[in-house]
Amino acid sequence: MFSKACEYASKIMIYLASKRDEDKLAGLKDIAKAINSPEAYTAKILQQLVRRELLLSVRGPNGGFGIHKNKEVSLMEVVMAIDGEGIVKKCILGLEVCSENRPCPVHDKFVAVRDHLRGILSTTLITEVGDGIEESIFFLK
Amino acid sequence: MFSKACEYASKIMIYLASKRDEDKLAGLKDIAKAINSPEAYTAKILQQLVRRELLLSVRGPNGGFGIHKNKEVSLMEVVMAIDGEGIVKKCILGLEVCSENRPCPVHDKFVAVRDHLRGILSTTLITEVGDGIEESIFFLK
DNA sequence: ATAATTAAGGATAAATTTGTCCGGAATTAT
DNA sequence: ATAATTCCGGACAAATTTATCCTTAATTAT
Ligand code: FES
Ligand code: FES
Repeated sequence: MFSKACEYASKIMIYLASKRDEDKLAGLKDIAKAINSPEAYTAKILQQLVRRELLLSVRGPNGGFGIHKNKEVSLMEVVMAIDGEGIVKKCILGLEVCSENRPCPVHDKFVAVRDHLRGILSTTLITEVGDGIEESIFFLK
Repeated sequence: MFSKACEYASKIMIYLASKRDEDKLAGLKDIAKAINSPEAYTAKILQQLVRRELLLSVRGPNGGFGIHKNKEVSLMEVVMAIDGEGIVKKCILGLEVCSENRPCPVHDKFVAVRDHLRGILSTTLITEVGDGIEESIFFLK
């Protein structure tokens, strides 16, 4: 469904959202440990999220990563940042363009699923799903 | 969503289903042309579908591929044959196991989408979606 | 100032997926 | 029988994704 990178990215965002009330930032090692991901690869994904301004980063001692506290971020934004818009645009059978005018044989049925997914992605905020992590109601690894 | 191989496999099955009333089989070249796929790679996928007994094949002159006429095949069976059960079992965030007992933060929301998808995959028969191809109501390329 | 810490970024490697090539086996037609 | 056709299957190659390593830059604490 999503790329591994996108899975990591989502977990990163949710993890950092769950720590949004702590005054200190989380470092790469903390994050990779919290979501059970390879450290160096996780660093690359963190970079992308920072470039896309979905995260803030600070270098040096006590540096690390954190969410922008006054900015609501949906899962859709995270997915788009890493995997692009394919998941909510591409034809399920791989036709070059997905359209009503020239539909593949399963277009109608799959548009319904895609819209369902799109709805969830765009209405789900990372802060919302971040709650419940600290309390071990939900898990990231 | 699906692998390229799985996209090709679905198109192959749908294409051959749309030709189920012709008395002759379709050859590799025909098929690859009909679904706009690389020939050699398509051959590999055809092999897999034959091994899984989702298709029949005959070698030699006038040979080729075709569906088993008395066997109803759902899209689910095709997807399972090529991509495995991941799409309807795996955690969307990549947790090793997806379960109610130890859910990721988006488990409930995504199980709904996954079930929606599963429903469509298992109720959609290739013969059903095969109709409309010959008439260019639906397209495979 | 210096040393320690931490992210940034480039190069490279491993793994997986996608795609190609070619000789062999089965079948048919002549 | 022979030749032509078509799928089978193994080896290989290219492309993409995932993952690692190492040097540099920024920041902080001493
Ligand atoms: S054309 Fe295939 S999903 Fe729209
Ligand atoms: S645990 Fe993540 S989808 Fe079920």
